[in-house]
Order: sequence, then C-alpha cells, then structure tokens
Amino acid sequence: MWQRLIDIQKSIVPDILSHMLKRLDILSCIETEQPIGRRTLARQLGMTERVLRREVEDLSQLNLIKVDAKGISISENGREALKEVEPFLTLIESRNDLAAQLKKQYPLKDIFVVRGDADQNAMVKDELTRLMAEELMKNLFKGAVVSVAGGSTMASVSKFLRPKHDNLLFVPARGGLGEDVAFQANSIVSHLAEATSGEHRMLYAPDSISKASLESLKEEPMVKEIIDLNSRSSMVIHGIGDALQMARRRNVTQEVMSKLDAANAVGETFGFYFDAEGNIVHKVKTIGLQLEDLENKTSIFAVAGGDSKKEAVKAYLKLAPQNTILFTDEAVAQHLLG
Amino acid sequence: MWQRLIDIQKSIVPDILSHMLKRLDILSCIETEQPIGRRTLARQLGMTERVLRREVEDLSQLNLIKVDAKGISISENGREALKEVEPFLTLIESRNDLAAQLKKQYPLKDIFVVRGDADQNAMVKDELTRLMAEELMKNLFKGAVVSVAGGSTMASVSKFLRPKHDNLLFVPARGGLGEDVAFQANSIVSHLAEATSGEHRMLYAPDSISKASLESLKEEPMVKEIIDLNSRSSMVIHGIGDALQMARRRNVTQEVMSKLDAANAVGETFGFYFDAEGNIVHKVKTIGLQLEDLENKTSIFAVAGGDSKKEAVKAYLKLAPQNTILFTDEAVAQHLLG
DNA sequence: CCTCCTGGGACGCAAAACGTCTCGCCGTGA
DNA sequence: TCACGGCGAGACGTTTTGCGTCCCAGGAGG
Repeated sequence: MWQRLIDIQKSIVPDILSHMLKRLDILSCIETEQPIGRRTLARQLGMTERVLRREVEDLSQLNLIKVDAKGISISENGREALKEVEPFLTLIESRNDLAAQLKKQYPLKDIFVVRGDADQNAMVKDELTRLMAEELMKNLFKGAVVSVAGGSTMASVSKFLRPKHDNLLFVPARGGLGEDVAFQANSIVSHLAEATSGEHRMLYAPDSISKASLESLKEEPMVKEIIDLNSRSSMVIHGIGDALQMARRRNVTQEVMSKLDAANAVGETFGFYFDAEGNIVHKVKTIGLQLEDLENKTSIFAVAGGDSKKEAVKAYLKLAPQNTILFTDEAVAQHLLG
Repeated sequence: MWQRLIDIQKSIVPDILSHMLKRLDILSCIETEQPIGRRTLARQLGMTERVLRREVEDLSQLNLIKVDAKGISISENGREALKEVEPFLTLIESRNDLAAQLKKQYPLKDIFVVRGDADQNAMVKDELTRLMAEELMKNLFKGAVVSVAGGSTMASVSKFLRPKHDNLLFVPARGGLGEDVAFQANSIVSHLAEATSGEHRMLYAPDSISKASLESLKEEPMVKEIIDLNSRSSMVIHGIGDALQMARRRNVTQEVMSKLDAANAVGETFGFYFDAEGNIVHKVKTIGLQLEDLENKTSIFAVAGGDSKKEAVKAYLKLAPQNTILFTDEAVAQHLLG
C-alpha cells in the first residue's frame, strides 16, 4: 500500500529522491565523524568542496546540522531524522551495486539485493517478497505452472501479486514438511491463486508416513497429478532457511536433529537440508518436486534475507542451478562477498 | 508510522513535496485538457512558457506524458500515478489557504483544514486526528486535565499521542450516551492515558436512567469528582457528528428520534443535539461537561470531517465558543465557505 | 485557401553553481 | 607562549544552467 507512494515518487520526482539519499549519506557521515571539517568531509564523500558546501549550507538552514568553529556536527533533529528514516531506506533504494558484484562471483540468472537486514527490520522481508512477486509477474505467461514451497517468506508473497495473467496454476512443491498451517505450501498456493485469479492444487500428504504407504500414495491419481505438475512446471518459488531453525520450527524428531547436527547442516530449502558445501545431508520423506527437476525450469525464484540466514544462503548457492534468481538483502550479500 | 516518512522528507528535502505537487498539478491539468499546447497550458497554470517547458520535457522523459504534433496528452503511466497518488495528498499538503479564508469568516482560536474528504478516504480521518493530537500535545502542560468526548473520531486519537508531559489526567466529558464500547469516552480516556503515561478517571453512568436516580447519582463522590474535573479542566477534545446518524448509532428511542426530526436537528456533539441555527434542541440526560463550562477552557479541540458532516459542522460553528480550535477537511471547508 | 494552435529550435541575458584561493579564528601540542 | 593545522567564511572569475522571448515549420479545421 504505502510502497506505492514511494514508487510514485520514484516515477514523478526521481532526482529528488536521490537527492534525499545523498543528503542522508552526508548526514550519516557527519554523525560518525563529527566534528568534521568541510574539506575533510568532501574528500571522504568523494565530492568537491563547493558542492558539499552548498549541501552543508542547506542542511544547516534546515537545522539538521550545526556548524561552528570546531567543524560540522549533527543536531538533534538530524540524528532523529537519520534514525527514523533508516527502516524506510530499504524501500527507497536497493543495492544494485552489491547485486552487480555478486553476479560476477556467482553464475546465477539474476540477483537482487535489497537494503537492510531482514532480521532487524520487518520491512526488508516485505520488500524482498515484493520484489520477487514483481519479477515473478514479469515472467508469468498464460497457462504457466508454478511450483511453490512453504515457509514464512513465501506466505507473504500473495500480498504483492495482482491478477494479470490468465490460467495460472500454482502447485505445492512438496507436501508434509511439518510447518504451521499458515506456512504450509498448501495454504500458500491457495492464496496465490486467489490473488492472481488463478487456480491451485492441494497435496494431502501426511507429515510422518511409512515408506510403504508413501509408495502407495504416489499411485493415487491426485497425488500423481501433483508430481507430474511439479516435474513440468516452468517456475519455482521458494525460500531458504537456516537448517536448525527450520528443524526446530518443524518439530523434527530427536533422531533427525542429531543427524542434522552430525552432518553440520546449515541450510534448508523445500525439505532438503544441506551442509556448508552444498551437499544434501537429509531429505524429508515426502512427495513432490525433486532437486533434479530444477534443472529444466525456466526460472527458480529463491528468496532469503537476514543475518541469521547468511550461512544457509552461501551454502545454497553451491547447489543452486544456473537458472536461479536470488533475492536477498544487504546483510547476506555482504557475507557472500566477504 | 508512515506519516513519519513524509515528515522526514519534509525536513530533509522540503522541495521534494512541493515539486511533486507542482508536477501533479501540471499532470492533472493535462489530463483534463488534453490534448493541449504548451502556451495554453502555461497560461492556465499561471507559469511562464519556458518554466513549464522544462517540466514538460522532464515529464515526457519520465514517460508520464506524451507530446506530439497535436499537443501534450497524458500517458497510461501518468494517469495511473495521478490516480494512485490521490489518497496520499491529504498527508502531504494541508489546505492552509482554506483555513486562512475560514479564519476571516469565523472567529475561532484556530482552524486547520486537511486535504480530501474523510468520507471517501480513510486516511483523511487519520490525518485529522493526527493533526489534532499534535496540536494537543503542543498545548499540554504538566498536570493538565483534559475532558474527552466519545465517538469514532476520538477513538483514534490515542494512536498519535506519545508520552511527553507528566501527570496528565483525562476525564470522560459525559457518560452514558449509548455508544459502542470502543467509542465510549470511558474507553477512550483509558487509551489516551496509556499512550501518554498519564492517568484517567472513569464515569459509570447508565444509559437510560430516571431523573431521580440521576440526581442521587450526582451526589456520589466518584461522580462528583468527574463533574468537578470537567468543570475545571483546561482542555476539551471532541468530535462533531451528524444528528440523525449519531442518533441511529446510539439506538435512541423512537420518541427522541421524532423529537430530533421535528426540531430539524442537524448536528451533535458530546450529547447535545442542535439545529442548523446552532440552537440546542435536545440534551442526552447524563452527567458531565455542560455547554456553559466550555467558555472558560483554554482550548477546545473540535474534530470533524467528511461530506456527511458538513451541515453539522456549519451549525456547530454558530454555537462554538471563541476558544474552539477546529480541525476539518476540504469537503467541509468548501461548504463552510460556499 | 487561411488561420490558429501545435512542438521544437535558437538566441541572449541573468542568475545560480562551481572550483579555487585567501583570510582570520581557534584549539592543540610542543 | 608560539606555531601549526584544521576550521568556517568570504571572495572572485569561470562555467553552467535556467529563463524569457521570438521565430519557424507543420498540421488540423474551417
């Protein structure tokens, strides 16, 4: 809703928004280095003295900074503005620079980096899913089939989708991972279908099930359809989670927990747990999309952000197919580059 | 929450909003007059050709308008931006011009006019209460006593108050008007007290009560305290409602309804119904603030907006004391001036 | 046909922006 | 106490931008 306001500002007065970011940059530099002189500051920010001087004059007139014989320092208003604007930055400017650096290092189809840390600012997570939803909509075509994984991140995607393309079909990537209902792929596909005026299929596969029953379940027509749809779907959207965190959230058995622990699992995505090297160390026994299926998808939209997921994402990139499109945040991106 | 973003933008780059509004003005003019030439447009908007030309060049580069041999016309993007930004305008710019005009006509302490129509855009109502809360906070002092009326508008005031002053005391202006619980003065004062870390008093006066019981109730110490506090409180905050709408919401008896109807009641405020000339035509029999008490208050904050309340507000101004501060919207203001 | 309105181009003046240098001030450290 | 380095502020000449104004070719409508 409110994101629209910023979008409109971007489209009507883009230069002023960038001007605002520039001033914020100056402001935050002043905050850390205060008191600091004009020349030193100009050198540090990579601008000429005169240009910065104008900005300083303006900022001083706006009572955001104080300037005296000792140098420039930030005022109470300035500090407050800087602090309060911080959460919004993620909505205003994404870190395309970091994305470009990442692209050189990782051979993915595309990479998007959003400002901030999803763990500390809820808006970052929303912005991630919003971006993903936007890109997804660009890639959708009439009759497209989309495999959808579960998780808290995926659950908010439907907020940002609008009906636009016809005959879309959303299928749960895998069933029965032990999530809360709201985070289950089944719930999510129904929301996605509703948001886009498309259709969806459900997959009813119990959480814990014997190998034998699983095999017989696979012969059920409705289940077979899901497996088939997943193997020929053209897109996949999924999140990436921290291994132990996900395991805990899903209340896995002590046995599995020890197994994950022993294998040094760091990440998880739609039921597959992997270690820091990208080796699959555990698969949740259930029905649906397999890793091999990923190769022939048009696009795989992977979303994950927040400091707590940085190891998981790094590891995931070692097993991610080249048709992956990654959506992440600054916190993770820094770690991937560092 | 989000209003803060706009505030910050105002404080860091004040140009952003004025420039944006200017462009929106141009855009909306183009939309209605298209296709239109530069010169004609410039004359109409009261700016010189060259200045408008620059704007047109920019807007055209931003794909918000199309310009060809026939003249300037709005593009799909432009139309969309114009439409989507409309609800936000109320937050960006208030109609100080209308307020100034109103001040000439009505001898009130102060008048604030917010853009838009509260009936059609929920944000307008929020902005009204936000503005009121802000002004209220400016006027508060240590130990201030504030009489608070009920109603849906007052119920949202607490959202915009922050703890700042000490020992504030909020008292319900009048009790037992028949509102929903959430809109009762009793609930509202408790929220206000919580928001400001202040205190509050409750007034337990039943809705329908015989005259005799009412008189004996007035002798109760707790009730007496409320009456006393209301008579010596320094500020009052209240909304203004349409008479019949309020009567319906409060489920008044058929008898009262006919009385209001016969007397041509148009407005209501904290239990007093009045006609178009500002004569009180009905008083809800309950305990608390009396109209005579208003005279010696420091400030009376009256909030009302939306086309449906325009008659009520107009009538109210005929009985409002000079220490009233009115917060209203464009829809009402236009009617007051016209 | 003419006429009116259209966008675009051009020209010259004024103001604003800018790079650069200088000066006097003040705090710090020798 | 004195010298020095960093500070803001002022100044000045150059460059850039913005602006007002006029003109021109083209197209639509009468």
